[in-house]
Amino acid sequence: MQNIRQIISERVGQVLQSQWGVQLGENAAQVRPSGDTKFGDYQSNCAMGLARQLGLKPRDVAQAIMANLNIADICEPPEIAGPGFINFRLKPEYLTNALDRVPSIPHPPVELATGETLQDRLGMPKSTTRQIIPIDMSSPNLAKEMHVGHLRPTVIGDAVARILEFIGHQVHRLNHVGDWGTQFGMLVQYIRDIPDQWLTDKILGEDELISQLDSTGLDEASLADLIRNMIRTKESPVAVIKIQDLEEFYIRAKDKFDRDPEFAQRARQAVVRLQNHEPEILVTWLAFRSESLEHCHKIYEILTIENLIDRGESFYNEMLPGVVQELLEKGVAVESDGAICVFPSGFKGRDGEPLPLIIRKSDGGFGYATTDLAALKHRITVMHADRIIYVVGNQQKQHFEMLFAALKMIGWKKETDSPDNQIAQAKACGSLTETIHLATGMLLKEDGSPFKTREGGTVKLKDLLNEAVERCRAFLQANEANPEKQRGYSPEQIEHMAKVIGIAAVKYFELSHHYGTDYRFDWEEMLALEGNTAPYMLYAYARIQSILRKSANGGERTTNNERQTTVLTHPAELALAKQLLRFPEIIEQLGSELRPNLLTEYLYDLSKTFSTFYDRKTGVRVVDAENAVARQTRLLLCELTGRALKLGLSLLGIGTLDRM
RNA sequence: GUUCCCGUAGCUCAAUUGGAUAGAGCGUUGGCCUCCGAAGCCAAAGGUUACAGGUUCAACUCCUGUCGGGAACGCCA
Repeated sequence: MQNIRQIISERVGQVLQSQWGVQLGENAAQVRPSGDTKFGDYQSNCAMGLARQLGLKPRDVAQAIMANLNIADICEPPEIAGPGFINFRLKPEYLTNALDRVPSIPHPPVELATGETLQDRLGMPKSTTRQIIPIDMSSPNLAKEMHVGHLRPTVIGDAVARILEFIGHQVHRLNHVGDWGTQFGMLVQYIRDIPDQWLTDKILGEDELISQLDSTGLDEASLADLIRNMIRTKESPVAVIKIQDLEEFYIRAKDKFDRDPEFAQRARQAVVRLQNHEPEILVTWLAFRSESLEHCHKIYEILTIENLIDRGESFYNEMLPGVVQELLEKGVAVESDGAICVFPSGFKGRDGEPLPLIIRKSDGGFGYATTDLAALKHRITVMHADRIIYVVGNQQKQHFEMLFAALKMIGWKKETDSPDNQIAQAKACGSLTETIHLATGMLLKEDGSPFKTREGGTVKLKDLLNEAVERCRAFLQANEANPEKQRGYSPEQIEHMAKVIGIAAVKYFELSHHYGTDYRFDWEEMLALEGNTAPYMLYAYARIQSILRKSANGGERTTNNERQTTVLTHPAELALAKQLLRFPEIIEQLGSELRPNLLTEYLYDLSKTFSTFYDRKTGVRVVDAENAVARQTRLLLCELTGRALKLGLSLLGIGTLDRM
């Protein structure tokens, strides 16, 4: 599929360059879709700005552009309107041609060597530049269970990852979990003190413990020896932890920590013992970490989040002293009130004093700023990241601004310490690593208050997802009980549909809002069959599949050969064709703007255009169309719309149903 | 107190980063099933974009101020 906006932009750009020597790039031609169809399909707004620079009249500039423009293969003769807008109206033959050139889905589907099915790209090419992009996403604290606040960084991060992968980049989904520090000393000590009813049978063997070590960045080889040794001298299995309710467990430990000074003292000692890698403590910590991660991954499974790398704070632990040392040597960090700090310029605190990034506390310990800097260094110098994205709540906005400012002071680049690394050398020729904080807004209850339980506690993400599925199940069951609406689905089918629709509804509702704004979690709105919702989108998709099934009697399919008879005439056909062909423009925009809500908006427009196209009153007949040409044209439109919906939803991490 | 973000239709949200008459959905009102999935479609009403100035061909968007809401601000993450 071709990017029409880009083509027009290039054509206009050529004129700008040849006539006035305008530097291209940055969309100098200012081509965009028209706001109103009466102005055509696309418009160029460059004449006004250019006229000012050249000292000419805007309409004269527009006239000159048109006189030199070679675009008759795509559009009707452009028109000048208003102060100097140039309006373009696409030719139906051009649209027909563009649709015909979209490759068919291979039948049977092509399987890759990896076992995956080749993704339908609707004929959209991959980007020629392939960036390495770590995305810091989800990142729950392993001390507690995941709560509703983790929904946004998880779902948005995954969608951004999928979109960038589709464009052609190499994405690493990094789960920067909180798995280190004071809280974990407390929890580990609590486990060792009180093997109560919270801990039941769950056996963690040697292999599992060592595989856990792998993702912590601790010195795997020597620690593995320690653990093996411990197992030999004691009874295997080594770690027995199964926590019924992680949240409740944390609350109890915290309560004991606050009330019992003696326990608190031992908890603090446990932190030190953990830092020193004492096997007994380390093994308990690994077991707890494993247990907690399992809770998270159950959620990720429900949300169909895959390829997440659990690389938490502990992973960078060994790097921290070196980072502080390096910053001191570079003169970036200084001592202040006993702590080692970086003072990026432009940040002021309560008293107007410069605001520090504390990289070593006065007691010698390291905080999250140090970990974040170490992670930046690792991602830049070891992973060779071209772009680093953080999907993290907007409360941390200032923290990231300071972090990025500190990075500029430090100057880490994509080269590694070893100069013989050729890949690194090649990468180092490129630009500096770009750092982006996608600051997510808050999730609010329907009344606009913060999302808490009646008791003021956090709402577990698991409970919220369960409720979504339950509500869908109830709806589907009610439909089946209604003689007018029932479709004869089995309980198993209903269960499957409830899961797909329920999770899709939550994710889609999330993604259809701008990531930065606070939004209200409204069940009715989210599960509504009208409006910009997952159920509406899935319904449109299911209808299309139904049409294609009906048309496919006798194994008939649209193929490239048949498509040569495609002719667009009816306004509904033209509208749908134009909408379909905007897909590449949205993908292009997403590559730089990282805003999944642009995609939801597009998909909603597309489904709406389809509903109008297919409507009894306003639309056209498809399967039983007036003639063979109309039938084939319309079936092609249906097929492509279905594929676009499926592809678009898949880029958001949302599945589809052939029936619902 | 300082800094940053936000304020758009009755409600929930958009607005392609300065472009033409600010768009959707819900709700309200009125139409459309002899027909491929009506879980749908069409139409109407609804706005001084918090307020006051400014910048320019053009401002929801940029600048200044006011009011209202939120967040961050030295050893928690």
